[in-house]
Amino acid sequence: MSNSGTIPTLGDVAREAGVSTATVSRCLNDPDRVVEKTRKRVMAAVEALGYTPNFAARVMAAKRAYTIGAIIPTMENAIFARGLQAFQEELHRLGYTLLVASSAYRPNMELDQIKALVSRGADGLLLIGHDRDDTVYDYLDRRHVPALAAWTYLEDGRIPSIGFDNRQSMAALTEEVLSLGHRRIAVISGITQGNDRARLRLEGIRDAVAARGLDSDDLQVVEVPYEIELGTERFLALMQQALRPSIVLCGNDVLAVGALIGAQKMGLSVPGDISITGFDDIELARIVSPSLTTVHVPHREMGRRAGEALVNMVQAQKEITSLRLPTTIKWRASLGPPLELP
Amino acid sequence: MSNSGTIPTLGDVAREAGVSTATVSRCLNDPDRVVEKTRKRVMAAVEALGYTPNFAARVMAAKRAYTIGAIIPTMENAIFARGLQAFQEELHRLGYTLLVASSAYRPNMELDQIKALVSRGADGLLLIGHDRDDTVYDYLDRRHVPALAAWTYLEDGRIPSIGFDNRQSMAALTEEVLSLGHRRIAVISGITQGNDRARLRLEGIRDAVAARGLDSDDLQVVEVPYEIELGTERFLALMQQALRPSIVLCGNDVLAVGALIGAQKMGLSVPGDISITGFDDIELARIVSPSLTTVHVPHREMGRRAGEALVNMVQAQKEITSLRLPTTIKWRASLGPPLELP
DNA sequence: ATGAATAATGCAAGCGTTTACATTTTTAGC
DNA sequence: GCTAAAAATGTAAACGCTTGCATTATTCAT
Repeated sequence: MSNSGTIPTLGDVAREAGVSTATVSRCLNDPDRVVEKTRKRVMAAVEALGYTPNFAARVMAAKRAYTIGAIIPTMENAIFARGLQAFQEELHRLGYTLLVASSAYRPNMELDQIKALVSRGADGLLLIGHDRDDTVYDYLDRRHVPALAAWTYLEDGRIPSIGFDNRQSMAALTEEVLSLGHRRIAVISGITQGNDRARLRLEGIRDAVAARGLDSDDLQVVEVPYEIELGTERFLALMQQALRPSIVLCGNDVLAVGALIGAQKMGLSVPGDISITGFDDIELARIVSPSLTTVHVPHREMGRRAGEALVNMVQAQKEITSLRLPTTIKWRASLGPPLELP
Repeated sequence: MSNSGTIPTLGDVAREAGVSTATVSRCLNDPDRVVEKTRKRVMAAVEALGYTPNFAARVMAAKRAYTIGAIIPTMENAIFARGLQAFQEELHRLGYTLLVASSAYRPNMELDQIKALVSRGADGLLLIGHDRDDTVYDYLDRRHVPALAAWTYLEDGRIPSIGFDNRQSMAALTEEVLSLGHRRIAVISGITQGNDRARLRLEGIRDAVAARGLDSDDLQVVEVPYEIELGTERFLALMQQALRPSIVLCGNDVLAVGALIGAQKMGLSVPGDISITGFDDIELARIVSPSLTTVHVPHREMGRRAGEALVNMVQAQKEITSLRLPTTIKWRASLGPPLELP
């Protein structure tokens, strides 16, 4: 109602309330340090002028942004959605704001985004996985920006991790598949280059196959970016062959749903004619029909723990120890015994 | 390799290169204004020190953040994903960064997030829909923050919009449904309170029904938040009645997929026993089976245009005119004629 | 009532940039 | 080689806030 046209600053509030800027600042950031009477007057002034603090100025003065950055490989599908949601809820609870950027699975882009977030004052960073160039870690070290890896677990990476054991989880699933009698196994994996999750999952499959005394070279493996369409495409190609697999293990649920659609297109019954499995247990896995047998990942807990841990690292300025969360196998309709036992 | 332990500033770079801070600043922001020889020297110093600009300081000095904020009602499902992706790509192309926040469909939360983004220096804001308290618009006016509404179209809202006509689009779909002979129609709508998209879609249904000379009060309407589970739940409740509807029109694809799952649970054939339609044409609509008949929204184009327009508003400091993009009806498997014609 | 201890507030120096404006250097016409 | 104009660079004042330290007000034991 008063001097419109210009946006109010701390100084304006101070003048209006008849106090110094220091007092206003304290009212806003540490109310207990100012006596009630003054505080009320200041708050009234804040209200009257419609004041909102200038974040940039605050960050510069305080050298603390109360902001955490996260760089995820993609926002296009739901792989990271639930975990990130929990992460952000935890941060919010702790008084931090989350800034999210996406790297489109491109290493250079990831570094750019890291720099963008750091220069925006991010006090800490959540990264996905461990596979990245040393220069990235060097940069983080130099800037003293604490970082945490999630969706993966590595005992002694350059940064601590809160996640799960991709290799062992996928091995466990493969174990079950082998127990059902499957021997002709095809794998639609994600791109393993620069993606430790994809790489470890594939290794897990090989582990389990080898553990049965089978030749893991007999596995038919294709790699493809995580997109439903590509899952379908590769599935169709795999089924074109003379000797079809009895099961297709997919690197994640997105590819598995793609495969499912492929089966549907070909008029194949799942799991009657062919079994299909995924990884991640995203919402989609429950919704498609037949529903998808997959590895359940405790996304929400991982996100929450990661938020907690990262804020700890930021505030205490000390490393935390990595945490491995358990995964479980989610039995659903898409996995059955092979049609003809060998 | 040099004085590690402290993070380099513009001044450090200037000293290293033997120039003033002004020159370094110009090198970074407007390279043409400094002669090549100097520029090379400066860039080398930047490289050598591993300098990255302090964003907060830059914002404060330049009063320009090259940042656009977007507040979307939810990140939980894919409704806004594709449009937002395109929006961000366009912003990136124009040299702007996108900051995303979610309001969880709560008006107060939206205002908080708006304030948070504005105080973070957002030069402009993308909001979803038009339904919000006047105080929000007053705040935006006072701070001179240009804002744009998307996913909706209104000729003379308080802020311009780039979107589509929810009402007319849903009316068109309903039109088709009526032409097929459906007369017992149930609607699972989103919560209309504070959500103009949901409200207008429902009105569109009533329009079409009324246009046929039918009594729109005969429609069976339930409102529910956009969640798959709730879609299923409401669908089951609707089908419990003695006189079942022959079609369920859903407020969006998320609810429609929920309904589809409900039908599956009940062992009903879609569209044989019951037809189901959605709205938005998210990826899921193509993937479920039967695939979903829905209203296709040009998400990517809307996002792109919105990015373009908002940057225009920010740079030119003038309003742009609203834009209405056409929607189309996407015929898929979930819609058929009613079982018994009346 | 007095003084010491404590609480509340004020003062003013940064924080790291950008950008008018001033100054110096280069260019070009003669 | 000289001068005027143009180009390149430098100087220093903001920008809006936080916070260590100094000052003033209040509390409390004596």
